[in-house]
Amino acid sequence: MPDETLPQPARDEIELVTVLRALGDPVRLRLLAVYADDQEHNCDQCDLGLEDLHKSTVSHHMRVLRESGVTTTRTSGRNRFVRLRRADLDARFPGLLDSVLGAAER
Amino acid sequence: MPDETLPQPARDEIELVTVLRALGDPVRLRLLAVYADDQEHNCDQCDLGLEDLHKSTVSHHMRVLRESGVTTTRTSGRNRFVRLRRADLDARFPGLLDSVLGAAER
DNA sequence: TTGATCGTTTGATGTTCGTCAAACAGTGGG
DNA sequence: CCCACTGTTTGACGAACATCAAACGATCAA
Repeated sequence: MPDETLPQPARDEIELVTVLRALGDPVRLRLLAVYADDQEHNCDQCDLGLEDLHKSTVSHHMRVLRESGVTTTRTSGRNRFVRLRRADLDARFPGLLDSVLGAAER
Repeated sequence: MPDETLPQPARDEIELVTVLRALGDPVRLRLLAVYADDQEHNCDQCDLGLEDLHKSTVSHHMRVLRESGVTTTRTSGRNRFVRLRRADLDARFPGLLDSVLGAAER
């Protein structure tokens, strides 16, 4: 079965308000910090440092990030790999991602 | 009666999540664009381009912006003057405000 | 094929949010 | 002193949201 990219907004469809709202949540901001390395990540809570949350809750937050345009998700077998859409975000909202990541690391 | 500054978080108390959540709303983003000139603004909807909203709704949104640390409000007589806390935001989250304002103008 | 694994979806619950309307409060002008 | 003006506060209501639990679906290994 070939890999597949889950539904997500095109670069020009990414909206500032939606992105800001997506990032305006402590859990999703934690996820963003994990994704800051521009590597692919699966959905394992242990890796994500979210062991306190139910897996369906994590799934919900990852969907919000994807549908807002912050991340992209690739399917491979029964795993899903999530990655930051840094190029798209930088093109659409220059400087935004860097400043948020810088502030989130604190 | 002397002028007075309404309650607001100190610079070091401004939280990233709270700011992002405050800006993750279309009305408050419109307000932010108005405040981008670093001038003081009163609460008149006509000036703000928010004639479609009830005045208590506008008051609510301005409170959210103030309590999140995005704006400061000075009382003078029966008027209130709102201004961006640009220096505080730049110090705490370098580049964030500029990138949001740049993206919001579009 | 059977079972384990990874993650999503659905439903339920309580909370937060955005909005309006009406009442309220402080201020300053006649 | 009264009244108009500016803006806030409170209450109500529906929509959206965060969370969990349980059921489901797809995949891979034995």
